[in-house]
Amino acid sequence: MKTENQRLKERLDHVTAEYNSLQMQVMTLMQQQKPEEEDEDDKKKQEMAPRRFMDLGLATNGAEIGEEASLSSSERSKSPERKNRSSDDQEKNNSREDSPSEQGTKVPRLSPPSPRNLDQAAEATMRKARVSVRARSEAPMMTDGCQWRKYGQKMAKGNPCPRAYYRCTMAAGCPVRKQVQRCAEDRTILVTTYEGNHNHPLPPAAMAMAQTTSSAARMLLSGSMSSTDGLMNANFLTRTLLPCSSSMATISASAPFPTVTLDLTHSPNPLQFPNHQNHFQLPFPPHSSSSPASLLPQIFGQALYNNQSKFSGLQLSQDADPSSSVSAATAAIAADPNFTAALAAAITSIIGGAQHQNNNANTNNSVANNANNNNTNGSNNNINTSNFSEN
DNA sequence: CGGTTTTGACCTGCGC
DNA sequence: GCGCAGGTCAAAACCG
Repeated sequence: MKTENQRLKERLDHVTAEYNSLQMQVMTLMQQQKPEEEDEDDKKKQEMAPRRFMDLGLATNGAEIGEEASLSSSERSKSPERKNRSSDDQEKNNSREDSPSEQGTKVPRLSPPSPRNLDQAAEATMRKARVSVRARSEAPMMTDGCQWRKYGQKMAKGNPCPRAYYRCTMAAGCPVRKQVQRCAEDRTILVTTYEGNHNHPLPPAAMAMAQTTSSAARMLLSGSMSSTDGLMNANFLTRTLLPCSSSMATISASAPFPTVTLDLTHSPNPLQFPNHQNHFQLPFPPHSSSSPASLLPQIFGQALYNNQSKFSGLQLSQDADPSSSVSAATAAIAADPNFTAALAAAITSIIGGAQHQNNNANTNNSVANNANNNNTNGSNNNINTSNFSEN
């Protein structure tokens, strides 16, 4: 028993060391990206004054964006002790009158962009942008490092599977919520939708998820400014992040909630969301010369943290051909719901940076390129769903 | 006993 | 204005 513990401890140390080295690589990459981002931010501040609040907000800490803001007026009025609903309602109404932008909190309407509307829509988008993760899992819920408390369950129209509502319980008043529902067409697919940003420190395992929604919101906001922009960003994302994956990043800036959907179900069929006509469909191409394999360690670094015990032996080499070694690694470890949660988080964390990078890059690389890439089949990365762990 | 889950009721926004 | 659907509340039940 004792020796076993010791062995486990050693193993943990080893894995931690590996993780740290990966983390270092991530930090290095982040710093390389940062100057470009800052330049971009400055440019934005000058050129697009209505978006300034975004830059300021996100520049501080993604996890803090919308802590207050994301508590909608109705949310705020619904204190734990809701003793007097009528007064609450009054307060609700007052707050709405005081801040018109609050009105769009529940359902941000991206109406025609007058400067003011743009401002409001952007703010609403920030608050309610969602990150949706589709992953195959037999487990009832993906483990993402946070503590969640179920506060409701509802049958959604058109889906025989109930939708469960969870709230983050790691800190009082944390506005982060998530919805978990199985896909109607394929019940092995678990759809987890995150909304809001944490207002508290997170355990390392949950750090990846912490920046998810704010990063997504940033991307969405940018994408919602113009559809071309959205395509561009998403296109860049797909070509950049998972060049060897057949997964899909689906971006919807449409009402009611702008959503980034990360499809980690490895379906090669780009028409798998027939009902989402407003989504940009973005199958990942198999290979791309512009795909920095250097980003992969960042993704996997985050993801691996949740899978230390399982993947401690995995070595990621930037020198190696990403389409071979990394895709093999992807196939091997992506078959875990915990991994997919972390991977999705990591991906969406990077989206923001990728987007900025892309904005800096030449804009030629947009729709035409996207069209070229759309039909590329990159399915060298099959996931064996039978390997899913049950938490 | 405290925290979590269940579940029916309620609230709110939207479309007609 | 009405009905519908999504989202949330909160009391009761459950669990460790």
